[in-house]
Amino acid sequence: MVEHGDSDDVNWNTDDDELAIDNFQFSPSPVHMSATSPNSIQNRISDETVASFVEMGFSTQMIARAIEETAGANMEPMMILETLFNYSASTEASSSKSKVINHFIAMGFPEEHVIKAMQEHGDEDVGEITNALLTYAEVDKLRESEDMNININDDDDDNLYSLSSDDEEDELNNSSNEDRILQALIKMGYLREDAAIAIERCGEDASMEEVVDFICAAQMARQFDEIYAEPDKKELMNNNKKRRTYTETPRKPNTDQLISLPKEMIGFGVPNHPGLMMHRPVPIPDIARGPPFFYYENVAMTPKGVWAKISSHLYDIVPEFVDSKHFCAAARKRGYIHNLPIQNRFQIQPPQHNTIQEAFPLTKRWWPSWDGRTKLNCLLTCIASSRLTEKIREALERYDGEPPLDVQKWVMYECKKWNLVWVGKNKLAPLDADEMEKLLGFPRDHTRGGGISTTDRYKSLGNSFQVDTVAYHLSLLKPLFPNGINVLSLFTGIGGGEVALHRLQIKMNVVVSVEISDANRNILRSFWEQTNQKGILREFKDVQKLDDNTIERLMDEYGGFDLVIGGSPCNNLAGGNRHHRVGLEGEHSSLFFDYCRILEAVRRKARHMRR
DNA sequence: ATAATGATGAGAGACCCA
DNA sequence: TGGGTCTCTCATCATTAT
Repeated sequence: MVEHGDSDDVNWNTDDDELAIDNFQFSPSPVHMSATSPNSIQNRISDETVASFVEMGFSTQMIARAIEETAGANMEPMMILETLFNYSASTEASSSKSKVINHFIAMGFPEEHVIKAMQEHGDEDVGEITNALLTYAEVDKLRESEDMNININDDDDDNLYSLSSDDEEDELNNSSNEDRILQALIKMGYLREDAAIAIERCGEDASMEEVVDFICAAQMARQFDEIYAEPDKKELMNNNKKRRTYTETPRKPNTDQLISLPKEMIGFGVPNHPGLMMHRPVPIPDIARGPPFFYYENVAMTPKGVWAKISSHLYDIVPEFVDSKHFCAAARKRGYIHNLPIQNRFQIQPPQHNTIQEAFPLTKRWWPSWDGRTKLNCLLTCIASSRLTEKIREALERYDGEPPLDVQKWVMYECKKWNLVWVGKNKLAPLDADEMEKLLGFPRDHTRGGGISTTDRYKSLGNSFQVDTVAYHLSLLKPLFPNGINVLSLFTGIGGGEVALHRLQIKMNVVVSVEISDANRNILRSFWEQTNQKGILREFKDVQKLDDNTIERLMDEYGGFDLVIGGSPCNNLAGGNRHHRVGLEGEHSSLFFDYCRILEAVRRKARHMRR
């Protein structure tokens, strides 16, 4: 377990300027700000940064060109990266080498493997590179399985991963090029039928690159149809100019521009699943490009027109809808709007178990055959009472074998409604808070202790990010900010964004956090201390009181923000709300407009600072 | 005073079938 | 295409228990 930091090192400094009265600063160690001070921007284009660009698959020539082109305006790594992504977005500008690298990385091969394979086999012979990558993967797999036998780091995990069968290995060794490509594609997560069709269409002599290109094109076309009911770019571009006066009453949603949810909520792609996109189907509008990065989150299933309105207030960026069931054993359908690149994302390790039974092995023994669930529903803020589970047990104990269908149906209804799991014979229980922490990707006991009641703990967890999902989206920041980042965290909650960055091993030089709940702020401070963060944690209570002057002063003090992250309250949008599901203008959910206001203030100040 | 519990549906999308 | 059915949802409030 994480050791607690030495409390003697903790300094509590009340802010002495005229900032909000509820603002204070937490600095567990002497401040290390030199890396991000405004005067050291030039230093950011370090060899390390260039190396990270190389690792991402950009050629040195491309990087040199991007630095040269960007140098006139400013020298921030993000701007250079933006230029680099623009190169790779345009097939003309993209060198064949980086294109090949990106292809393989997108297929799920580790970057270091791809680079190693290309060093050994050049960048022309895709077949040879593929063979090399498959060999590396096999070696890794073997090592992993050996490690698993001696390294049991999950105390409640009593089953090991199965090894690949001899048959499978033989197949890989002896098969034709066509079969090899098919196997490789299936391994990468593509559907067999998609892969087979692509190979057939491209011809048996087609290269790996051509086949993957074909599948990606087909998937993008499919996704495009699913996501966009009516993409009217012209109208969207016009809206860009007359938007963003957040003090005025919000516009009525344009019912002609309803955003429909995709059937499979995989956003721009999730690990181990077909449909990974190399580029956004609709590019980020120019107005939203450039630093700082921002990341906004809210529930996917809102009243009609809400996401269209949210998007229209966030530079008309198309939302990315993702269900966290692709990252853990519980569903969590959420929409995300961000201006982050989507290439070269990676998962935090180790990935979570993907089913209830794997995540909670002890339940397997008691799971009846007539309960077919493998995933939990969305983790909410309330849990079932003991009286309900007792009632169910009494009902089930009347029968020796399987209960009658109507009883099964009623039990399943309650199981799905309350996310119950089997913990004994005829015995169901709601998830405890520790289990919810695990599913959501938080360290054990993240929300435990410190005087928080169980009820409030459930409430905080139910309102939180799913860390693995968010981390996947933020992962590409890691090579961009080798010296750490400055974060403005709005509606911080229990710190899902911070935990994601920490698990990505992205150093947080400064976190300015805004969170209304005392209990949640305590949780974040506790996390900050327990993980021995070296950066500054500065806390505010109320987004409404965080005015433009305060934001500007903070940015002057810390040299700006690299990331603005937050999910605004969903109370008035969530389906579970019987009383006040009134939409974005509701009492709580309307704080979304403060997110927009603050984001725009940060961007305005950032532009000013660049000048 | 605080914490736990029990009662309180509708809205939206997916799916099926005529 | 349209209607019926099934499914799921970062919740709130009054009451009761501690």
